[in-house]
Amino acid sequence: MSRSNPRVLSTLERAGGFASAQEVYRLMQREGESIGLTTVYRSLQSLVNDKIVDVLRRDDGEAIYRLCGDAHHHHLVCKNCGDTVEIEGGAIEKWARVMAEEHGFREVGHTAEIFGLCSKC
Amino acid sequence: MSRSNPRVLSTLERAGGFASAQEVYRLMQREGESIGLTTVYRSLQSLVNDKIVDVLRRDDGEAIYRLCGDAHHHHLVCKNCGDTVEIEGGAIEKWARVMAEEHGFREVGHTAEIFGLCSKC
DNA sequence: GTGGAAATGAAAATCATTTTCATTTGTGAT
DNA sequence: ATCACAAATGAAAATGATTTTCATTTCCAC
Repeated sequence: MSRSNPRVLSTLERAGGFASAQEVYRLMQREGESIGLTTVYRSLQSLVNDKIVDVLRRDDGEAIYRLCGDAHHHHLVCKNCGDTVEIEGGAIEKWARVMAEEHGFREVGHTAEIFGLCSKC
Repeated sequence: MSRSNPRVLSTLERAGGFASAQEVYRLMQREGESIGLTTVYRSLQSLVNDKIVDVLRRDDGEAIYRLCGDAHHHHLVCKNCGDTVEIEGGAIEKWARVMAEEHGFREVGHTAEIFGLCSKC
C-alpha cells in the first residue's frame, strides 16, 4: 500500500471545501507542482482510508473529497445565472442527526442544496 | 427529445427496487427483449426528467434508478450496502424556504440526502 | 402512398478511475 | 560509500459507465 503524498493533502486544504481528484490534479499542475494523476488518486484514497478526508459523489457521479471536520456549509444556487451563496445549515444538521438515529444509522453525513432564481434574474 | 420506451419502465418495475441502466439492459436481454443500451439510457433519463423514477448513486459511482412515490421525500442511504430509507423532510422544506427568502430567491427547490452506515453494516 | 419528425441502436467517443509495470527514490545494513 | 530491497511514482494502457454520432427504421398526418 502507498502512503499519501503530503502535497495532495495540502492542496485539498487550499482548495477549501470540495474538490475532485481531477481538480486537485489540475490545481497542482497550475501551481507548477510536478505530480502524476495516479499519485493524486492514490493519495486521496489513502486519506479516505485513514478517515482524514470524506468522499461524496457529485450529481454527475464524480467523486469529490473534503477534509473531515471542516465546518461545512450549503449552497443556494441561482439556476439561471449560477450565482452561489454559502449558507448555514443548522436546521439540516439536526434533521440529519435525528433522522439517522431514528433509523439506526451511524457515521452520517449529508448533502443539501437549494436552487432557485436569484433577485437579479 | 425522446420519450421513454414503456418496456424499460416495466422492466424497472419488475426489477423491484434498484437497478442500474446496465442491469435493466441485461435483464431485458435475458428475457429476450430486443432493445439497445442507448435506448435504455435515454428512457431512464426521460423517466427521471418526468419525475417518474428517482436516480441515486452507488458507492462506485454507478447511477441506480427506481420508481418513486409521488410524495416529495428524501433519502437515507447506507454507504456500504446501498440500502435506502425514504424519509420525510419537513424541517428541510422550511429551512429551504426561509433561506431562499432571506436571500431574495424565488421558485426554489432543493436536494438533500443523508448517508451513513445502516444498523446491519 | 409520401414526407418529415421522432425513435432506435451500433459503433465510436468521452471521461473518471484503476491497473500494470518499469523506473526512481528512500532507507537500513554492511 | 555501497549494496539490496521495499515503497513511491507516473506514463501508458485497460476498464467501465455514460454520451454522442449518425445512418436507418418506425410512425403519423396529410
